[in-house]
Amino acid sequence: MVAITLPDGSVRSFEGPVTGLQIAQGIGPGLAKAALAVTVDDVMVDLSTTIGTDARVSIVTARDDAALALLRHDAAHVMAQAVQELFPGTQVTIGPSIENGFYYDFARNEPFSLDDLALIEERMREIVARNLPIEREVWDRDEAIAWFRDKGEQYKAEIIEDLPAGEPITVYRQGDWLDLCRGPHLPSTGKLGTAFKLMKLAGAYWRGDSRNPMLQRIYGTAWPDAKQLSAYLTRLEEAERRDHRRLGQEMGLFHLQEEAQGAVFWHPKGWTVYRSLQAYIRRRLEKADYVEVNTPMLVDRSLWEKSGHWEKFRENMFTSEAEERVLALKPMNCPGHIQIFRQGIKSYRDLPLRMSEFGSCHRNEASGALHGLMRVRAFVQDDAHIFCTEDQIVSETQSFCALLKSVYHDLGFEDVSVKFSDRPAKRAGSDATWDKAEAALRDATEAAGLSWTLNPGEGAFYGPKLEFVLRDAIGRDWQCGTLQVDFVLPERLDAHYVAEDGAKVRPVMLHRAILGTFERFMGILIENCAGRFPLWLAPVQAVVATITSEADAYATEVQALLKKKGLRVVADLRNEKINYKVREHSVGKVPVMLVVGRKEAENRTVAVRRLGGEAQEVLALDDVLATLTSEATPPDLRD
RNA sequence: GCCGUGGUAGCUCAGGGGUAGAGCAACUGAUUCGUAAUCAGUAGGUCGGAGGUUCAAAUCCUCUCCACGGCACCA
Repeated sequence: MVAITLPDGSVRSFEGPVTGLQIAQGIGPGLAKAALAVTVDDVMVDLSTTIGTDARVSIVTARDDAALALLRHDAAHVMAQAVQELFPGTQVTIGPSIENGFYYDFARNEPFSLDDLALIEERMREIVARNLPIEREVWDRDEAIAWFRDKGEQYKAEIIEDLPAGEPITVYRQGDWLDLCRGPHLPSTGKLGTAFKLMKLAGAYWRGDSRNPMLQRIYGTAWPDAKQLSAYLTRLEEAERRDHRRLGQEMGLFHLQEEAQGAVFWHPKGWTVYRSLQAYIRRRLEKADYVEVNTPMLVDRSLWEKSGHWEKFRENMFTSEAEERVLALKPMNCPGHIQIFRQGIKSYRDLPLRMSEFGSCHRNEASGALHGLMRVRAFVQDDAHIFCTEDQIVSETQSFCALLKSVYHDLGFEDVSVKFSDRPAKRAGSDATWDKAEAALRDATEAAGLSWTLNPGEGAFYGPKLEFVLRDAIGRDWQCGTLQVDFVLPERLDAHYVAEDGAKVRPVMLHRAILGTFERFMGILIENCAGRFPLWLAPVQAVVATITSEADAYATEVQALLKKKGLRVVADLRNEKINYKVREHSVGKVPVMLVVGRKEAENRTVAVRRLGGEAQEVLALDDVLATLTSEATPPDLRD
């Protein structure tokens, strides 16, 4: 007897071993038809897998989230079959499901063209229509290797060779095509449905290693139904509309050009936003008892050798020569800050010392890595280093986390998650030091009440780090803030303070940033608000637009009064229709339009129209001045 | 850096061996108008750069630069 417990708690007994499909059939024909896989004690397996012992079983249908990965994985297989049918001699490698879809990496001498994608997709639909049963087989390891070798599938053979010894070698067959795969899979290709689309072609290194040959990757997206597919495609269009490079150009915020690859030309409007953001951060740091410094951009190689940067990042540093010295443009600010710390004698009474700098840094990023404002070679960080005692790590982490969350809140981000990155393979400092640093950071996260996910081996070379990830308005994640515990650099650059008992002690250094870099954060901000900056950040906060030239003098007066209150206001006195002006400034994403005609001039009122709405409100000039002044106040300066 | 795709007016794009095009923007003039594009006219180009093939190259070939999409990288 096999007792199967279903999700509703009911138990069904079977004479002997039973498959998921049989269980589904026992419940009802509708469920049997919808069934895609089963979970047996929380492990997803094929519908055809026999269950020989008592278990908790649930039938997976397209309605389950778990089915999505299955569907996408099958889509990858169907694509691989289509490719091998159309392009004999192409080798298959791996093809997993990923967020929103799937990909498959192929080895083929000829590159695929975009036209090929249409052909492949068409063939995929044929394979789905064939509704081939998908069957699992367990093969002998050596025979499997020989079989794939014989077929010219070198990559697959290599994968099998590298599988751990005890692992069964499973193969999934659909029609006369098969692929090595761990599974599980759908019962037949027809279950994939038609809500998929091939998206793009890309190169990808075999096993993700740039020393290996490059394969051709085809990306696709797949969904349970056409509605979800089209919703996804709409989301992509939405992301494209928000692209900071497009908005930056349309709104005249900044530009990039090839003579200064990876460096930003900020235009007046973009720079206005940037400066407002920087002024805000500066106020927040001052209030949190940071002291601001500024350190040299060109620094002798010897300092970078001492800090360890030269050894690890020399290739990504810009250098210059002068009078037989090799100088490097600083890639980070920390060694400079330690030089300031080292001036004079520091006492335990000086700690924690929170030293901030809007440091202008340069890193020679690979040309292929550059991406608008998101990845640049010249940038400014909202950087600071907290020199403290080991005992102060926990409280400093706590107060930093509170500051960070408050800043993100002010900037319109509420959803923040945390990643904990521990020791990387290539690192400085002893294991004992790392043990201490990781333990300290872990204690601190606990004290700060943070839940985090582990990001193994991703720490900085000098210490473990917390990474703060924020989610934007359309659900994308951006890693921005960081807090890194560093016992190594103070040692290498010989920083110390005098403790209570008169002993010379190494301070601990906490590297921390909230925005990360201003450039990248500006990009994120632009995309998050789709160019519609909150009033306090908007480059032009209001436009006073006239209906007739008779109102010119009044409009100029309104502009002057608002300007006196500190608002950024433009008067549009052009001889254009009000429709034209409203449209132009709406497209330009100006938050507030103040329309004045003969009536307003006579009554000393203003017709206020907000971006995104059609409503107009005629208010007394004094009320408008008071309201806008209050609304335009940065969040930290509000009462 | 690697693979792929691109580069034509300020912007968005058409044209693919035979005189360089459109829309928007710009400029000039007319229009004074009540909440998302008033009308008419004018001007605007080393077709990314260099070399080659050809009677003739934006168009074909080679090299190169840059951008875009991924991959690798990201202190």
